[in-house]
Amino acid sequence: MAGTRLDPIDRKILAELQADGRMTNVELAKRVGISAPPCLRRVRTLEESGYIRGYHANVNARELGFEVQVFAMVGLASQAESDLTAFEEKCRNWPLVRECHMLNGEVDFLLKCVAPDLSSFQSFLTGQLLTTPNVESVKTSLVIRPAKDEPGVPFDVLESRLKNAP
Amino acid sequence: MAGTRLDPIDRKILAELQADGRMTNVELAKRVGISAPPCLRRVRTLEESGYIRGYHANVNARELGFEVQVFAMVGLASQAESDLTAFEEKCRNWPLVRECHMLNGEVDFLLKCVAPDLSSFQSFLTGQLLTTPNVESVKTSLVIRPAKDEPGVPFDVLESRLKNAP
DNA sequence: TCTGAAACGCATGCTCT
DNA sequence: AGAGCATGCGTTTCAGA
Repeated sequence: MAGTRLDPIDRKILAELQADGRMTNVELAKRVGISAPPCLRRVRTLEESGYIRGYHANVNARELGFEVQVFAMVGLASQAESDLTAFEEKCRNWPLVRECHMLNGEVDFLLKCVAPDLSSFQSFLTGQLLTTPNVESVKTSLVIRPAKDEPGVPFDVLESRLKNAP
Repeated sequence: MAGTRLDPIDRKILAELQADGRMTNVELAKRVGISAPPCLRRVRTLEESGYIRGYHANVNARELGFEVQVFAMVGLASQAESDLTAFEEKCRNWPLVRECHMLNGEVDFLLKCVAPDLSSFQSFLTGQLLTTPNVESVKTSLVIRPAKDEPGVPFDVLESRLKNAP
């Protein structure tokens, strides 16, 4: 299951598929230094054990007509567990909300939203988010420009840590 | 190029590959209702025109040893364009910073960071981020739990908009 | 658990519509 | 621009070390 220790080849597989999720299995096998059959078995195992959650094409949101990206910081009136999960459930059902993170500190949730334009985001904000029971405060910040957007984790950091403490 | 209008089949291809980036071309062709050769040609065109930026395996950061995820809100002393790009360049070189967004409002940048544990994040914070020239204020918030994390854009929103204004 | 061989299915170029 | 066909390559199973 997810907790099985990974060997260096497994980590290399993950790093390669994070960088190029559509790489063929023979190419992957070549890069990690084993033949194709065991490489495929490892990939399947990593998928089944949850180390790999899926594969996704990264599509150009702006070209597709989603011109704005907005972060919303949400404060709730009640932070009882049932109220927290109720809000999370709401977020899962709002398609414009792509990410919802519960945070510590002043704000309860940080939401990453996309929308075709500012007015459609505003109508989501006033018509959906602000009218949700228990939502006390919402501060929104428009993304002016994205400066870095790397998926996943830095495998080089992982490897250097494992080298220093094997 | 990126600006060419997409037809419904192209949008279906993008939606399918966003949901499963490792789908075979014949499966994709079946789902979008054309035969394999033209389907593959469309995919290549979408890749070359920038509608598809890449394919990535979604790896389980926590199981890999990245236990903490932190959002950092950064304020700069000077917002001159050269100072903004200088900070962005710094972010691109910090592996723990996975996303960097320039925002409007009180805060200048929002950073999404990952780290193996709190202490390694703290040493990044005090040793790197806070010692960067021009960084005036940093407020960090730990992610207590992720409630939603969907990649990409909601294609159903796109389709319903196109239906109402074709 | 790996490698190697072999069968099968997919990717992809060509031609025709 | 899409379909059908042909072929070379990738995927996947199986046997054996």
